[in-house]
Amino acid sequence: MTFQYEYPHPAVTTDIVIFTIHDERLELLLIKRKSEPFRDQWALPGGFVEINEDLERCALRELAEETGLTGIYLEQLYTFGEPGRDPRERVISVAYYALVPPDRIGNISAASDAREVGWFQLDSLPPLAFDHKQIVGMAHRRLSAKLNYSTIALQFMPEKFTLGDLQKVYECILGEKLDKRNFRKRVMTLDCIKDTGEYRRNGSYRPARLYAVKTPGHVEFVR
Amino acid sequence: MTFQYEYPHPAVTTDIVIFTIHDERLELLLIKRKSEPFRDQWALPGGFVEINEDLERCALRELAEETGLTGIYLEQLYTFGEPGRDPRERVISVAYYALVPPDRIGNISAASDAREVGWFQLDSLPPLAFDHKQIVGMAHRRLSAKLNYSTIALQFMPEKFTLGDLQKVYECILGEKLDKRNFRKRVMTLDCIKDTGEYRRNGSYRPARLYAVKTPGHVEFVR
DNA sequence: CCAAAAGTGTTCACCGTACACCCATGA
DNA sequence: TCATGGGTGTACGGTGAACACTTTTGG
Repeated sequence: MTFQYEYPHPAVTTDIVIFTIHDERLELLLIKRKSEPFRDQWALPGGFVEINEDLERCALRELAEETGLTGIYLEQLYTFGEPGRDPRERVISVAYYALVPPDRIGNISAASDAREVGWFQLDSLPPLAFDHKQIVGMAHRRLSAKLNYSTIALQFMPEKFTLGDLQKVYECILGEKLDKRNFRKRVMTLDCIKDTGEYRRNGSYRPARLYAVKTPGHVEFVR
Repeated sequence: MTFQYEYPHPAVTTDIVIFTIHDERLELLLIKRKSEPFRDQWALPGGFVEINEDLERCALRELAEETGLTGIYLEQLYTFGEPGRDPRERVISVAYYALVPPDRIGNISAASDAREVGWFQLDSLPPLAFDHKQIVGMAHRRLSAKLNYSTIALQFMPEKFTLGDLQKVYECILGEKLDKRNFRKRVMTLDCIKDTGEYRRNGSYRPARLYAVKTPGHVEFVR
């Protein structure tokens, strides 16, 4: 079966930059391509938008197919449509980025049907297919900028976490150390997390208070 | 001639929110549709992306077709792709917004080949076709936000302008009065405009200094 | 001399930043 | 008792916000 149009239509895909935090590093999920072009190269998860599928729903579907996860923070990033970005045909890609709390990452490879997937540290990525390096760069800049005027970082946190955990998330995204006292003061004035009353015993050392996010979702423009 | 695909492809358009300032009001350009759907309703300028045409170039082309203008500030806004937003077929629209200095608006209707076009005040728009009201709303929010951390407002200014002119641009976009002294102080510290040494005699009253933008383009993150 | 817009400084409150020490725990 | 990360407060400087009067011109 074929589909006919009076004028040529581009193909439309969504690509997703799926971020997580692991070992105090910002990481993202890549997939090894099994076919041309860019065969055996790593690429962002993504795929064609179905003809009756909403763009965001398409991105959520891709996310679920690759990770098995639902209920993840997702935001549209930018639309890349330069002719020639895909050597096969004209492909316009609506890029999204997603933030996955580390504790929700189960067995990724089980969810992705026999495709080779892997998490990569942002600062040591392999060569990427298409213009995906550019997409990743923009996603990282957007994420970094949002740390400063929103509570988006809470999307990376598990149900219970310490202030030290949260600070490390900021630090590895921004790529710089932050002052502990100033950080805590600022987080507290945001009034977006609550003390659970519990403590985490980290094997050794003084136990740390455990906090939880007060309201699901995140708040923009907190400054 | 027809074009065949193995899978259905959506149509892709760009729509542009073309802003200008007129009579101390924020206005945008609309076009009256001559065909179904939404026949005789007002809509944003826009059109289909040609198969080998870059998205931004498509938006620039639409802008030139409707206004005859080139060299105008243009920025991608968001991509709208909800199925059903166009009743004919699946249409994904990459929305842009453009800022036109009032002195560059010549005879718009001459440029647009016999189509009915018009400038409308943002706060008294007619009913719009498709989801264009939503697009306009997002464009206005983006523009308002950018006033606070960039020098984007300079894109609206003619070659020479007074500080009062510039303040009125801020005021009509933000929808609130600003303090004259604080405004001037802030603009001066940005160091983005220069004194031309000339004055404008407004018919009566004290003449105002004329300024010009120092560097073309605009600066992000001035705070 | 009157009307109207242009132009100009100071004060205050708040916030971001710099900075150093004690605490609780397990080994 | 020691090693390690958890937890806390103050002082300073810069910036945004509030606020009123003089100047210049044309009528």
